[in-house]
Amino acid sequence: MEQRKTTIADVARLAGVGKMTVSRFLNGSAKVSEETAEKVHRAIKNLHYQPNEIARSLRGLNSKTIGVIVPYLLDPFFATCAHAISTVAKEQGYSVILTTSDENPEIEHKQAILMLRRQVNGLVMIPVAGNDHLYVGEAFSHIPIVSLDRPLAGPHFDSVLVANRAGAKAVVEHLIGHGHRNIAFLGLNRSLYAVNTRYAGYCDALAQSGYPPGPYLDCISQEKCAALIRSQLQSSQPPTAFFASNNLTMRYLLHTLYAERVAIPRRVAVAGFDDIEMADVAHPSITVIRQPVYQIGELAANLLFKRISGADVAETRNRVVLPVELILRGSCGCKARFAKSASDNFTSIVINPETLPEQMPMLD
Amino acid sequence: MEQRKTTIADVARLAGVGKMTVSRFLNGSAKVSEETAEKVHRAIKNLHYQPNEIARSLRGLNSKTIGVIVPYLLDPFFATCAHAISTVAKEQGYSVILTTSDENPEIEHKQAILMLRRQVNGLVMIPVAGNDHLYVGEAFSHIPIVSLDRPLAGPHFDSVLVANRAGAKAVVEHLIGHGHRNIAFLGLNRSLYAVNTRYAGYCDALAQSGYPPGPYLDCISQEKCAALIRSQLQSSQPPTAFFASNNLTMRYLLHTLYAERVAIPRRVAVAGFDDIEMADVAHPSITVIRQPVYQIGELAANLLFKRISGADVAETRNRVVLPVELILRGSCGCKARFAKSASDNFTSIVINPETLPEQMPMLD
DNA sequence: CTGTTAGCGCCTTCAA
DNA sequence: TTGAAGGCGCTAACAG
Repeated sequence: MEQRKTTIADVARLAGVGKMTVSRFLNGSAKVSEETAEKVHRAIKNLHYQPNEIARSLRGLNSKTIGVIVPYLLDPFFATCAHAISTVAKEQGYSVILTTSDENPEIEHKQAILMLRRQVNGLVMIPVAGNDHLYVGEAFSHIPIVSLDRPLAGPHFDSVLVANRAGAKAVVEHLIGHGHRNIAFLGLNRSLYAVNTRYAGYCDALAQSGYPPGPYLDCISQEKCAALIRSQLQSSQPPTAFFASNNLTMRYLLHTLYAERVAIPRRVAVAGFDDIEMADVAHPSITVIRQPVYQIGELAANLLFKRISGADVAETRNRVVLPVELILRGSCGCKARFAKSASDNFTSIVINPETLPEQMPMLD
Repeated sequence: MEQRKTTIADVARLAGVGKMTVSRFLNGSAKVSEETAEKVHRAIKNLHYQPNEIARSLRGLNSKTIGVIVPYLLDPFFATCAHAISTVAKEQGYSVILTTSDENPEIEHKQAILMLRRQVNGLVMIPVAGNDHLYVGEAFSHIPIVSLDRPLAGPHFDSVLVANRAGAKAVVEHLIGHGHRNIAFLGLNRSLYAVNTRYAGYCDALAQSGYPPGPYLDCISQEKCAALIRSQLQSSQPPTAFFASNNLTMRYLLHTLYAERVAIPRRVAVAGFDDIEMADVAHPSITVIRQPVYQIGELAANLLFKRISGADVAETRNRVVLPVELILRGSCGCKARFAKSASDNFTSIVINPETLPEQMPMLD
């Protein structure tokens, strides 16, 4: 099973030509006469020859590979981004080396270095919190790097983000419109960019109506989160609404409220950031800010390939901020709609980074 | 930005030693004196030298890379497998080249070939349906290949599967125990291994009680599936239960039943194969067969590395079949339980490939 | 249109 | 303990 692999030299010998002729035949880099082409073709077939991309990469300048680092693949948000990046890469004829950082800065850095050593032509990453200084060194200055979901400090990188603050503000504003003033915030990790930015938007909305921020619940684990929610519900002034700042905290929240048999939205209203599968099948359906997940990954990958192709090397780095959508369903207090097709059982409002709709609508 | 990369020769020159000394220092492949080591170390630091793994791979025998091909990353089942494989690879010091086949045999084959050309040391894949003959050629006979979720024909490959047939049989048996005899089956694609095998289990269960199979609904799209379900509900002898053979068809089913305001389990009972996020938050919570998703990926990766290390080259190929669990919740007609912690609001029964529990339990 | 030479960056082999 | 030569498989550059 471990016979030596067949090389271009074997093909050349069998075909009775030089290695260069075979190379040219393979790459179409120069004309090859009909009959030699035929001979080479047959030799390749007979020997089941496959060119060695490793050797090609070493010789040339281009490994035709990009690196992708995401925290987890288990999270549907990250998985969808990875899928989008992978799809774009495939279209460009690039391979993807993918790894997970597990939200661990050391793993992330080690894996990023390994990718450099493997000569990737670029890197797309969802950077771990608090690693800002890690990517400014010599090592990372030779290839383009695009971050998504979270910014990477420094003008050296491109970033693709969404309207976190404006989106959070909009949905909290909406909850306020339903009459809530004591709204609890479910966060994950204080150092997470998205959560913090959404918290800022949450505070914006409350401040705008003259209310102080409600309790901030640090959901470091499902159990911890459940305990916090329960203690809130039993406090003297329980929140009348919960805002889950991402899909994980939303899941924790729903699990807990369901286990505690808390009626939604009668006893507490619920809204979240990042749409989840089944949000419209849950009972009641869940009001959320939806992010254009696939497009985020797609855009990041396209940006990277633009840099790789050297199209606009001189340009200053981009920071793209995509709009999000407010999806009004039942959990906020709006009357949920029952639809014929699954795609129209909600009302959607686009939230741009800067502009906000004049007035949050209420369904009934 | 595009200065030539620093190489081992640069380091050697600056340190005033030979290239081999640097190489030995890097790999610890032979003794290097304290003081030269120090000089080399400083030179490496100063030049920000990073070894070129591509060159290493070309020279040596080992690219320290494995390839992974899954149909989609969007599907949480596949994403979880990919995560598990990636984790094992990281532990082994291997990189992962990952791509998606989009369930397209041509893409899959093309990508697999590309991976071979990149000299991967092994391949883990969830093979597209109907490609059985593609991987028996010369090209694929030099590296180990492990398939998961679906078998790869031929004794040449390892496969990791689950108790599809026994699991489906068990859950359908359970539905029959609730008094159902007209149970519709939601399939995806007739050529999908898992769906077909589960269909066989579904038929087993019905046959065992002397009932004929119910309608087979081909859910090729959400709309198509919804239409089929609706027409079933309006037929003269509507099914009293639905068995969704995977997580996607379950989603279609729930969307449709929810939109149609069909009461579960009062009007129709529901059960599925493959647990979905939120299955226990849905209203009612959903009875399913749960697969050990992470372990499937982990086991497949471990099997691959065992082959790569050449531990048991002589052994015949493995086909591992993992047990699944029947998770009894509310949608089948059992009374759902409300739990303090999210992890105990159901009853679970382990289903092994061969053995079945004597009697399906009913909760109330 | 085709072949020869040289070298990408590294490490195995052999000699010092 | 260290260094020099040679080659992994491929292709750019230069002949012919």
